[in-house]
Amino acid sequence: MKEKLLSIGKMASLNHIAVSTLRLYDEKGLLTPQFVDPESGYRYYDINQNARLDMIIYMRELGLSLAEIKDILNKKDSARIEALLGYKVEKLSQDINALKAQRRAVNRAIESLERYRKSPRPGNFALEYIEKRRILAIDCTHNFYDDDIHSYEELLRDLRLRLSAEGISQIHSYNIGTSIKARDFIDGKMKADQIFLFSDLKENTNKVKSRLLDNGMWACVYIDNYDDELPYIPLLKKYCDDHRYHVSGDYICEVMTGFNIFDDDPKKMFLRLQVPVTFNNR
Amino acid sequence: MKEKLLSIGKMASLNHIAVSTLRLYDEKGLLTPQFVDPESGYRYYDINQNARLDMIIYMRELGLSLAEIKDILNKKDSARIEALLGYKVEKLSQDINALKAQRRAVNRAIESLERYRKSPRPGNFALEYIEKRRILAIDCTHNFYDDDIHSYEELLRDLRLRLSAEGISQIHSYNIGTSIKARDFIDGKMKADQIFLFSDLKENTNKVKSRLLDNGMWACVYIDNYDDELPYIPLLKKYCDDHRYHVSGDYICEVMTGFNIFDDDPKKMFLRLQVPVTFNNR
DNA sequence: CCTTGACTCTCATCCTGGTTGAGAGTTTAC
DNA sequence: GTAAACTCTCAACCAGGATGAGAGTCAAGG
Repeated sequence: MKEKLLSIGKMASLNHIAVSTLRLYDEKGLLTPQFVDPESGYRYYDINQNARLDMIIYMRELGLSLAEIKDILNKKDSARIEALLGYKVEKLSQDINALKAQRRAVNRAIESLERYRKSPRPGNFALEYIEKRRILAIDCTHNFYDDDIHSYEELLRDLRLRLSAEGISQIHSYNIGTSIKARDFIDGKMKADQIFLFSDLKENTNKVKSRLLDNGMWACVYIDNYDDELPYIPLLKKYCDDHRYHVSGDYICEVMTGFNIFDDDPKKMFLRLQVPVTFNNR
Repeated sequence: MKEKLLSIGKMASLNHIAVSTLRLYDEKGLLTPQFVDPESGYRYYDINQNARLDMIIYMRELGLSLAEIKDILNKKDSARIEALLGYKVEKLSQDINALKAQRRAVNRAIESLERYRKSPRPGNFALEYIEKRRILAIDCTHNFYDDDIHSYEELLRDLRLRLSAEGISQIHSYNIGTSIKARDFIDGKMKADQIFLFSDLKENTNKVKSRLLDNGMWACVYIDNYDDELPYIPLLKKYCDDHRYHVSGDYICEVMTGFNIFDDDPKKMFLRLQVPVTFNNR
């Protein structure tokens, strides 16, 4: 029986793939041409080899690697194939979840940029209603207000290290904050209490604690330099005093720019200093 | 002011990345060390460069390529960044959908293998209840029963070509079937009518038509070779006649093995020949 | 039989975002 | 002073091809 032989170009166009792909499959041992002219080196495929090529294309659509395809094609063990496919589904689900997390992170970055664009200019005081927020905090091991910004950054690294040890990835896409106890704030004592990130995750270990910040009115001021925090804390207190706002909870310094592309100067960041307040006239 | 300089190893461990990665970022112009010793070539980083590196790592987590990161870092145009991120979200959504489609396809492949495993051995006749099925069909341009399998494969390629022109990808993961009109089946006339794939998609163009196969009882027989179809069609009709089943619709030849790894012989496929039947005794 | 255009060959290079290794040179700590 | 740890450059490798150069081959028409 005379077999019909196809040139590599015919074979490729018949199956809507590139000629180079067929050569690659030959090289990898996935699909060896039925006949190779020993003089010219031309590859000729049997028309029946379409079935195998079809299977290869199909398995590629399923997301199998060429190595896996070769493996399946060599040892045709139905049980092993089912196991491999089951594993593949698992992996696909993981990949999907990872991509979804990434999409959430990008959306948060967009929100952060929008937020920055629409925020009051630095130096403005305001009274704002803020919804409930959940934070993941660790206690400050040292008072970074006494040192320079690198001391703060060290604490930040510590926080991130602990959180990534807890399996929380994409730590960068959460906003960061630090706190001073209400008592210290009122007394004018600059004593760092906690460093944290805003996150709805409810992790709770001996080091990392999840905590809820109550909703309500907060006295706020926006600044754009790390070094401005220290002088602005008394000003925020004065703002409260002047307006007879009663400080009702811990002071918070919130880093608004998760996405800080504005300068290589690490001190340039967009901050919202804030403290929860209540009113006496009720 | 004397700056604190960090060796490449310190810089890497501080940010939990590999030394080689830092060298790569240097080479790509993403993060150039503050100082390079002209004699030894050793790289030394300023501690303030952590901020920039942090941004790079953050943007990498967002799924931006190194080229995109460099672009953002160079021209710090807030509007362009927002646009780029918006585009990124779009692309992520597409990728997620593609992966989900792939997962569906792999699950279909697993089902197909299971189905094969649990099906009756070839040659068995059976009466089965089958649910409603939707198909995407094209009319056969020639009667492949008159020729060999390559004629059938040509029709198949034609179907796939048309469907992929309609934007239906992953065509391989749908099961395939062919039909003969009820009249011809009863008359013993082997005349191919349509070739189609089982799919819930409701495409409808002048060439590709979506159609619903009714639920009900079907007289079925399983075979495992393409060449067996022709002799088994009359046997299926005889099975109906013997049991006084009344043929009530078009005959269908269903390819059960979407995942056919069993042989390179294109004729080896697992088929379920079937025809819908009703009963006179009611 | 010859020409021309279409095909095909091999080999090399490039893409991403790094990782790994070889072989040589440098810094740091004891 | 010496050994260990660190760093340098350069090259190759991963997957799954895409692209191109330069040379050789095939088929159809005149």
